[in-house]
Amino acid sequence: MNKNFEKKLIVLTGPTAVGKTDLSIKLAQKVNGEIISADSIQVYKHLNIGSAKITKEEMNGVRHHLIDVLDPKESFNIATFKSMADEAIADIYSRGKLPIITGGTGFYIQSVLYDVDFTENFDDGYRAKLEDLAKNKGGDYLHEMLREIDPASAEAIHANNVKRVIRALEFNHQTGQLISEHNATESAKNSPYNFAYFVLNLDRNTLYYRINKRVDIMLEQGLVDEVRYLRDELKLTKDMVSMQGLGYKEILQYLDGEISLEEAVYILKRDTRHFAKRQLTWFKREKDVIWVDKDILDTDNSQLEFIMNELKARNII
RNA sequence: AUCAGUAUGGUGAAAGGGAAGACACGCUAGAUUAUAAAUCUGGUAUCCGCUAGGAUGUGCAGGUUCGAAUCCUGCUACUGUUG
Repeated sequence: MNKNFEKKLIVLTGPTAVGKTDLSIKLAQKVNGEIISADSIQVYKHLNIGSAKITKEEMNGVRHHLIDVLDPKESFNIATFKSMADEAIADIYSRGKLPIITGGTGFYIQSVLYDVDFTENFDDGYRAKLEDLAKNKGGDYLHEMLREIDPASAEAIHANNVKRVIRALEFNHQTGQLISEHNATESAKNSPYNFAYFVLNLDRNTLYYRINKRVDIMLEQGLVDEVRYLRDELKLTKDMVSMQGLGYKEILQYLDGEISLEEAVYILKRDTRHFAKRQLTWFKREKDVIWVDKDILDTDNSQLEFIMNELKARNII
């Protein structure tokens, strides 16, 4: 095979608070890589503490992409991510370096890894109409609409999952295609990359402990002040995509007097634990994943050594 | 010591004498192709088989009743009261 022409790619991910950032820097230095962040919140400027964003110092000279590139008033989604990430990868290759995707958004990682196609979207008001219908007639009504045009999707998507029902209807309305067919085509794709997909993992109790502790640290670092600044100075509101992030929506509710700080912290910790679980579920389903068990490989060096061996075995380095 | 109240899963709790544990939290498993840090779904008293199903179970011991978490008696523990 033409190994020289292969596009090589490393993915280093894992659930939130597992310790990805630190290891990704060390790995990048070892393999002459640059980092692409697959993170839906760290893309935003000014969202620093709550997103556990890497600092300039921590980067230690390693070049990062897709961090601090969007204004928090802009919305972000997978299609935007995909095109920005593709661009970054081309840029990294052009400088003869190795791209490393880090960050906890499995969906984003998948889109790049398997070159999933996102047909250009346009707003023709149809979505707003559907949202209105959902509000007035309920989710079951929309689900029935979907059943009529795309029974397979209706079967796969629960009627209560209004967001996905709406997307399926919108997709059909805009493209004339069925989203169930689109999904089938896209999920059958092979990756254009020679990649190694590492997932860091930890014993569940330890992970949850680290999550709780990290929230406490964020509060000490001034999370409440950060959110207050975003609300009062930058005029961000809860309906913006950036403010849907963990740590932002809860503290915003506290600042708006809807809940106490104690409740906000409790909910934030709880929902972050749930989020970590969903991430793990995603990674378990992903094929070709290499698990890095931090309970066994319990030092940075042993993890790096393991990763380097896998990379060599795959002819990536 | 006294009088009163309370006692049900891991937690908060439901349950007119008629299928105990609704609902919620927690825990756990999963879905996911344009908000994905989003959105949504399933399981969860105990024990045995680990699927079908069976047995046990509302602090403990009795009683009344066709039938008791529920009514009665005694005991134990906890909370409050008086001393």
